[in-house]
Amino acid sequence: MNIGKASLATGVSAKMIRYYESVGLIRPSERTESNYRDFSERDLNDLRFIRRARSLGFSVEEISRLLSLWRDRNRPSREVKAMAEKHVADLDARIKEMQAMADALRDLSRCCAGDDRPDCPILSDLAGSPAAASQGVTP
Amino acid sequence: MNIGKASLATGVSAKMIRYYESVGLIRPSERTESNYRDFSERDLNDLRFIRRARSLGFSVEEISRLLSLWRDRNRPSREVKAMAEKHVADLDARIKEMQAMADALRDLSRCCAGDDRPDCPILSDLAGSPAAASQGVTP
DNA sequence: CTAAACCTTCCCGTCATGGGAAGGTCAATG
DNA sequence: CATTGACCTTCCCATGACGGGAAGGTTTAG
Repeated sequence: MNIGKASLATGVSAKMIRYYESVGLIRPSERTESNYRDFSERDLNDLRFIRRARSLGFSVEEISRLLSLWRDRNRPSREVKAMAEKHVADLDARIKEMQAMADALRDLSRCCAGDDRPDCPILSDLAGSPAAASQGVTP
Repeated sequence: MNIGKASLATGVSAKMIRYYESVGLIRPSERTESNYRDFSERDLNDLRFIRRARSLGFSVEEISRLLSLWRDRNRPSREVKAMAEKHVADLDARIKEMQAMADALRDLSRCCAGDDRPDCPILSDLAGSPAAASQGVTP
């Protein structure tokens, strides 16, 4: 199966497949006489695995580890679980950061008239105006 | 004020200041006779503005627009508010994606024994096992 | 005067991905 | 059988927002 079919069959773009090969995430596939890549069913399964793992936000490096655990029949599930939990923690941290940004901006937005006038608490905040806009107790 | 002091005064690294200049986010500062950058108070205010905007997740391109709005005394606050709302929407979308990832992984993790045994619903899921692990109604 | 601590520019690496050029191969159609 | 279009190959470049570090000039403290 050439790279185009493999791409269709797995949802991983041809570009990505070549990239994954180049960084050692997948083993180089077989080649035909004319030097076309030739993917086996097993290769396709690896690609599907990678695609799913990417969709869960794992980095290529993490997936590399996950792939070897997958291939190791004697892996302790402990290791996999630890990776998953670490990744969840990373995600949660990033989510929290972004939540803080969004919340701060929502606050500022709420206080901005959003009309033709130039007065704008959002810009005031960015400019470091001490009189920022958080409807809270301003003593 | 040279770039080191400016960096200390604004919390923007010297590298970043040069970068912002190179991409046209800030105007090139004055230079001393010996070609050192020489920042004015106004430059520092711009840098602080940028720092705050970056901390709210705005891209350099968006900040470029925000800076011109800030400098324009006749800006309609409508434009600023629109940018803020768009950015909040972007953040929310990304947060939602990451939440979905984290939730899915938490589900899988919960079902993984995490011990010495090799059986692992996380790997099964990545491998596309139809018998995935979502404690739900499996008919 | 010298050495440390600055500054300058320039180039490379990150991470996962897309774009595109130049050139070889395969399949279907005239 | 030849052509054409749709593939494939490798190689290089770009993204965004930085950081690292080299080579060389400047300032400042001792």
